[in-house]
Amino acid sequence: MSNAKVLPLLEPELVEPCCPPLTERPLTADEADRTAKMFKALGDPVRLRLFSAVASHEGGEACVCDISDVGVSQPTVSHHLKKLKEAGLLSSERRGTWVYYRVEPSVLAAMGQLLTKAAAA
Amino acid sequence: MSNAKVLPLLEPELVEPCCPPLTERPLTADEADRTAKMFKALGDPVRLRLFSAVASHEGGEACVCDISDVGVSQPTVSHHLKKLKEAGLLSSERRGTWVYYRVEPSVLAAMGQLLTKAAAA
DNA sequence: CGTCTATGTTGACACACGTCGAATCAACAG
DNA sequence: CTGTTGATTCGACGTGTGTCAACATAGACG
Repeated sequence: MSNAKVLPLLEPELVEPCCPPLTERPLTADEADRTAKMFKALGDPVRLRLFSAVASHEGGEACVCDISDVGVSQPTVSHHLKKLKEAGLLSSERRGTWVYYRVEPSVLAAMGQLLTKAAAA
Repeated sequence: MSNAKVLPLLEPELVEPCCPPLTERPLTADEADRTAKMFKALGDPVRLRLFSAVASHEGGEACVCDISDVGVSQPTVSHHLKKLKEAGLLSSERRGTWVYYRVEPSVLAAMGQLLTKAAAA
């Protein structure tokens, strides 16, 4: 692969207010496709534990070494963290030896509002 | 099957406040397992569209025939509705010729609070 | 440089999942 | 009772997903 600068198109999908309220009108295929990706990311027990571990850690960020005790091998932990990052729920940053993962509060808020608004209707 | 009254144990799992806030503490394996089931149910585009169609329908209930236009075959629609029902997000009732599905507001509210509380922390 | 620890990546495997066609069941019309 | 329409169940198929062992990469520390 070339080492040249990649196109800006390659950056992760923007964390837009992607979530039309569930009770307002039936979701379109495209809306459902985007929204389902996030729910799917949280639809695995191991990922949910990892995400909760990061979210409940001090400052909403945690080193991988602090949250790797979820009963699966280390490569599997890395795999799930990658999935969560691809879904836009986590972001990672390398600081020296360790890699830290942080939660993406805006995405969580959007998902929460999507459900609470739905429940309130 | 017998027509006698079934034991109360057979009723669907109670809609308890099953959701410890995501940022309070890391979820246990059991908590994550239960919570992930609900997110997983919403993690499929077709199911999300079906759920949204029911939730946005008048009175929060809809006949299957009204929401079957999601681009998949009718058996597949039935399959997904069953999944949503098993996850506790929908309930079904037969009225004459048609079967109506309704949303379970309390479950939605619990999931929403789980996320919004997480985002607020 | 070499080595050690911490993460991420690859390849492979078993299993779960979404999908459909065909068969089946449920209610209604004749 | 027979036929028709709505809805679920069954059986099968292809794909996706979670998991691991093995290997590769990135810093840190002598």
